[in-house]
Amino acid sequence: MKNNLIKLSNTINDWYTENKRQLPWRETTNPYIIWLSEIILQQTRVDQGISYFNKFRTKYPTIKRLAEATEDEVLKDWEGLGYYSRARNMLATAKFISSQLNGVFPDNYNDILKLKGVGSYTAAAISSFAFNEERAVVDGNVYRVLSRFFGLSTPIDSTEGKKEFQKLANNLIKFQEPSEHNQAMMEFGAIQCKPKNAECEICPLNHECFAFQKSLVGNLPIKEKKAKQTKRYFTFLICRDNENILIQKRPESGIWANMYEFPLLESKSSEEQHKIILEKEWLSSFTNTNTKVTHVSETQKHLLSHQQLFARFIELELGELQKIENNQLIIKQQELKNYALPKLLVNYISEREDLLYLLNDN
DNA sequence: AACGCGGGGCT
DNA sequence: AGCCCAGCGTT
Repeated sequence: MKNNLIKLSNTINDWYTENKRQLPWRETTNPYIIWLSEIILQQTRVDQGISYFNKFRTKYPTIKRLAEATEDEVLKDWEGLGYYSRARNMLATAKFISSQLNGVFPDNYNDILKLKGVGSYTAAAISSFAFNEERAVVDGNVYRVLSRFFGLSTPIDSTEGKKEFQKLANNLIKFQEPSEHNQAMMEFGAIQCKPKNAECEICPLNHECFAFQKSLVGNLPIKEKKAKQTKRYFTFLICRDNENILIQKRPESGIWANMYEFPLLESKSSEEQHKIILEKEWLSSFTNTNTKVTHVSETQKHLLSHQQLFARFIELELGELQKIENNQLIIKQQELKNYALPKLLVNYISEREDLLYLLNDN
């Protein structure tokens, strides 16, 4: 068993020195910059996160500068990346370190683990990359490499599986430099031992790999839970007068927490949603004056990891804009681009020629 | 232990 | 259409 561990460790380490990508966060040991990259990369592909990383590093070069930002501002910078609680936790942690820790990022695994938004993976990543602490990262890549190489069929999303794989990873890290080893394991999983179409024919471990020898590469790792999807039916009202537009802030829990949106009617079914369009009784809520419906959209399907959204947009022009509910804001149309909007809304605006000006500068 | 939380790429 | 991605927080 120990020989297998050494073989795996040495081979992947050698593979890494030959095949690693140049990634911007690998050029620093600044724990703040590494933390920034790791939060962005949680459940996010490198290719998707890299432009956000560059934007944040440039705009917020120090943790103090990040701590001075507002939540609205950080959410706007995070717009389009998803899992927005990451941005809110990140800002809260920056404020905490800036005010309570004298701006000094914690320098060890246990203290890093206490930070909001940082779990066992991220604490291991930061403490190994920035401080070369011997803490093994176990992310989706590591689960895949270990389960295939050793033929481990314990579900990786079970408590037992998490303990088993973490323990194995802890044993495996002892043979190399911690930072290099962690980087190598993840890079190997991302480039070579991929979820689909793993390149086993050219894999330096294919002789020792249990999954390859038993033709089980496509079956490992094993997950037991499947996220069930719920359907939701949204009707957004885009209300404008000559210069203003109506928006509202979303609740602090649920999807798109604390972001902004157009006034929203939610229906329990597709039929009920369709009635909104037909009956237009909601129009009476605008009471007086010249309210014109200028456009009613087709249904836009928007997929989240656990919800299917069926959204329609009704575009209205009013003589003078007024709030329908108290929590709403009347803002200048040219200010809309400063508010963090869900991608669903950005997508719709950008596809409608009549609305596109709302996203542009001036 | 189970669930909620985005958006995008790949098959 | 389904799976996965440099996971974490809440209940």
